[in-house]
Amino acid sequence: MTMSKSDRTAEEFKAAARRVFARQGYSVTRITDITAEAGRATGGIYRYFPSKAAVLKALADEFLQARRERVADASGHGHTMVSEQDVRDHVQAYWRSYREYRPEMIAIFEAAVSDPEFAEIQRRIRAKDVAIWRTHIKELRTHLGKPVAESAALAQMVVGLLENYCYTTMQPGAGRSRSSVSTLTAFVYGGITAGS
Amino acid sequence: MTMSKSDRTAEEFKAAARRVFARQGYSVTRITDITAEAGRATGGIYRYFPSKAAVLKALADEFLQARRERVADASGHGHTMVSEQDVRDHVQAYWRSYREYRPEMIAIFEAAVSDPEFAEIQRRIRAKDVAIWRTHIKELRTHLGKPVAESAALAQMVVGLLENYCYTTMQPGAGRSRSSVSTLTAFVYGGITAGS
DNA sequence: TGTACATCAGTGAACGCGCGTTCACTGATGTAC
DNA sequence: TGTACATCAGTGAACGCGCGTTCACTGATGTAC
Repeated sequence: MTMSKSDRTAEEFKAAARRVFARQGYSVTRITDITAEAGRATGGIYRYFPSKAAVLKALADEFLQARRERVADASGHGHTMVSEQDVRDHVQAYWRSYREYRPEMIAIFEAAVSDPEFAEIQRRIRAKDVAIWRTHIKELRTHLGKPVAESAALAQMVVGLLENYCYTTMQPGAGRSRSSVSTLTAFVYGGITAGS
Repeated sequence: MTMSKSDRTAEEFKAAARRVFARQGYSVTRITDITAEAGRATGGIYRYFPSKAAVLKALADEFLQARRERVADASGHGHTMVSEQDVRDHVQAYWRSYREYRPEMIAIFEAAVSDPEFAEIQRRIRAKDVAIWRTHIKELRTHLGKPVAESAALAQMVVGLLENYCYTTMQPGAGRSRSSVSTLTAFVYGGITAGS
C-alpha cells in the first residue's frame, strides 16, 4: 500500500472535498472552495479529477466499497433478527454509518436532485438497504407469527425514515446531535411489528 | 373575484410552472421550459415575476395559504386522536395533500437544497406538521397510558417518514403509485404507540 | 558531489458555456373627439 | 362609426454573470554522466 506523491495529492483533494461538503453541502460548493481548502491553486485538481462531479464520484465509490466489505463481514456472523435488541443493533449500525460518511451522504443526496448519475447511485444505496431490511423484517415477523407480505413496503418505510431522520438531524450547520437511537429503535420496532 | 387579463396571464405562467415542475422537477427546469409550456416568449414572464424563484415562491405562498385555511377548518371540528382509525385519517390527509400539491412539494424540496429562502419555507412547513402530530401523539399516548415525553421526537419521525415516503413514491418520472395509506398507517400507528 | 537536461506537479489568469435577465421593438387594445 | 394617439402586453435577440474548465507557464524533482 505504498503511495506516490501524486496519489497523496489526490487523497488530499478528496479529503478537502469531504471537509467542505460536511461544512456547507454539495450544491453550494464551488470547485475553488475545494482547492482553497486543500491549499492549492484552482487548476490543480484537474490533474486528478476530470470534473467536480468526479471528485464526489470517487468519494461515493469508496463509500460503496467500504460498505460492500462491511456487509460481507457481517453476513458471515449469522446475525438474526428476532428481538428489539436486534433491531436496535441495526438501527445503530445505520446511524453510525451515516455519521461516519455524513459528507458523502449529504453530497450524494444533494447531487441526486440535479444529476441523474448520482440519482442512480442514491437509488442503489437505498435499494441495498431496503433489501437487507426486508430480509430482517421477514425474519422478525415470521418469528412473531405475523404475515410477511408487506415486508417490502415496510422495509422501504424503515429505510426512508432512517435516511430522512439522519439527513435532517445531521444537516450542515445543525449543531452536534445527540444520538436518538433509542427513540428511533422504538419507532422502527413498533412500526415493523405492527399490523394483523 | 374578477380577473384582469394581466392577472390571467400570471395565473397561466404559474399553472405552466406547476405542470413543468410535476414533469421534471425544479432544478433541471429552465425558465424557457416554463415560458414554452405557457406558449409565450421568454421575456414575458418577467412582467409578472422578477425571477425564476419568485414563480415558485408564489406557488409556495398559495400552498401555505390553502393549508392555513384547511387547518383552521379542521381545528373547529374537535378531532381527537385515540384510535388507529384516527391515525389513518391523518395519514390519508397528509398523503392526499401531498398528492394535490405534488409540484409544489417537489419543487420546494429541490429548491431548498441550494436556496436558503426555500430551505426556510420547507422548515416552516415541516415544523407546522410536526407541531400538529406532536399534539396528536400526546393525546393518543395519554389515552393509552404511555409516557408522553418522547412525543416531539416521535412527531419528527412521523413527519419525516411521511415526507420521505411521499417524495420517493411520487418522484417525477415514477409511475402512478397506488396509495399505501394502509401500510403507512400500520407503521405509523405501531411506531407512535411503541415504547415503555 | 556537481552540472545539464528532462519530466512532471502545480499555478492562476483567461476562456467559454449555460442560462437567467434585460430591453428596444412590435402589435394589440383602449381612449378621446 | 371612424381616425389619431397613448398605453400596455408580449416578443426574442442580445447581454452579462457565475463558475467550471483549460492552458501556457513556472518551479521543483528526478536522471544521466
